[in-house]
Amino acid sequence: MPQKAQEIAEQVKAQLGSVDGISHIEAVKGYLNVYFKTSDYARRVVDEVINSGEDFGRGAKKSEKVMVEYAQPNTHHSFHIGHARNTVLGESLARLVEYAGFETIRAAYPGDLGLGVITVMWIYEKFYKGQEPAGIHERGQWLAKLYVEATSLLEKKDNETPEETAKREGYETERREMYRKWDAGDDYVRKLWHETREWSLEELRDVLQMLDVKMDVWFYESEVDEPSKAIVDELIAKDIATDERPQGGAVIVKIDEKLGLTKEKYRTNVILRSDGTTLYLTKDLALAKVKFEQYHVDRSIYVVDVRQSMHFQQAFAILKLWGFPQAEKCYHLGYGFISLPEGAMSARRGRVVLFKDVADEAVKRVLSLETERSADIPASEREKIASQIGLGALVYSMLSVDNNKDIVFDINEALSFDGRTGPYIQNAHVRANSILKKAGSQTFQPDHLPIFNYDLTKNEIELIEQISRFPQAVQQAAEEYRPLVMASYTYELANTFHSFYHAVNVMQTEDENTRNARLRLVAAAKQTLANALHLLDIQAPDVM
RNA sequence: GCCUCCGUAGCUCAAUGGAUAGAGCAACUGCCUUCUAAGCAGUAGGUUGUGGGUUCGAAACCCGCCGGAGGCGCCA
Repeated sequence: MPQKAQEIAEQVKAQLGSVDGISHIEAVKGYLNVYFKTSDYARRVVDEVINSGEDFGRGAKKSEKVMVEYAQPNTHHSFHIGHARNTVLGESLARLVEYAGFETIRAAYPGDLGLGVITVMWIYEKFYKGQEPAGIHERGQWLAKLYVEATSLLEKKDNETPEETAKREGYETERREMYRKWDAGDDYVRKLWHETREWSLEELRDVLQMLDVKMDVWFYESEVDEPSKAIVDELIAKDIATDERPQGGAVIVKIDEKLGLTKEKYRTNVILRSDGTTLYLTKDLALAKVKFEQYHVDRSIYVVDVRQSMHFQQAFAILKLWGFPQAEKCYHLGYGFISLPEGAMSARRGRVVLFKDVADEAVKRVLSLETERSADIPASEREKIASQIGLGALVYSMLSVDNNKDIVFDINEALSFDGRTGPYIQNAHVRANSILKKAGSQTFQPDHLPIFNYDLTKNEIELIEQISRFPQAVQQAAEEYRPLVMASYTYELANTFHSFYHAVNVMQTEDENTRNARLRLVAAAKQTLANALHLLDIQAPDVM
């Protein structure tokens, strides 16, 4: 029998009576509001933060092992802003699940084979061998330029003269021949491949370092290519895959039929081309097997563009048919793609915004702001802080939008330093630090801790409440695989701190106990901000 | 044709069945000899695309419609 929420709340209130540590209880609009005694509550929260330090909010160890796969750019291209969204999302998620208590493995999976790779190798070998620039990023970006040029040379054009057509077709033949040699393991082509691939990987490693990402495992598409062929045979033997090669077809999996579904859902997909070569899906199946059997992964998370959601649904369904119970805990964290105001990015046409260019611009903008606002920061530290702030702005702009949302990249928005941004949060951390710095290094003996027995202001109570919510924000973000939850929480915390900062002047507080209690609160806020920023892959500078 | 996601303030976005739907940007009003104003306090801005349904209670769940994006056996 339905009952009005308000009536229930009133009944519960009446039954509770008075409880130790609770000041009073209200039943309002169907809610039961329980008010803690501020002095007890404040002490509990602040003590816990300060005693736990960097571990405040860390969840209890969980038995499952999680692997997060992200950073899967193709080699022989350059790292663009879309890859940055992927990497930042993946890293933040990895930090969150790890902090929530899961043993966590970070995995990169660069695409180092395929026609795009061969195309770059072809033009390099034909026209540019030995002309590569020396700098890591210059060289990586140069490969991307070669790709654009090669694509243009190989593309059929309107109004071609017969000579042009013959030339283009000649190029195409050379490219195919190179692909064939690569596939056959030709020494020269393989050496060329290794050398050029390494240039891309060097650039990738440098970008990951800039983003403070430390991968545990590096998978390469080329390494699962061969093993995945054996998997095709296994799936045929288990009657999961259907071999249509005798009829001149491919090897396919009729997923719906095998699952006994009558309605079309996963459809049918090819796992081996009729010419015997593997596909994206084939390799992902092989890689999943490695993850489950060699790395003992219980939960496998794939941070990949949302356009591949069908691919992953199919892959997970096949893994289930194959008999892997972990298939139930495979999760595709899809994210919307980043486009430009003038349209989609295209590596083919060279219409991309490179991550490095944006990062450089970010540093430049912060540096010019610093000379105007923070003249006291020594020149030697400025560059480092500028990079922390600039990247903080960029990273936060990517994490503060839900992952299923597409983003039209606007550099002025991404590098904004005002309002709901990374620097706003970092600034709260800096302000907390400057109060503590001014107070000097004060430590309190456990039996002489300041006590919160004065009338706390509204701002102090709100700050304490916000700090106390951090551990559950960690758990929620990790359970839902959503860094956005942490991004939102962290902004709220910074916002609460900024308000407190203005309303309460800590160092001018006359009463010594009250001032010391407030200093402890500031220290707790600083710690919580630092912990939260870390989970967002954003640095927490002490000055800015 | 089928599937997935989306539609919330002028713009960009939050809010996963609970209180008066919140932020930022843009606009407007105040606040720097103070722990750095990358900030704070405030004003204004909403029939949550639309029509039904479920519920004590719906932006959220269900059904229809309108509009947008993406995907659907030998690309990745």
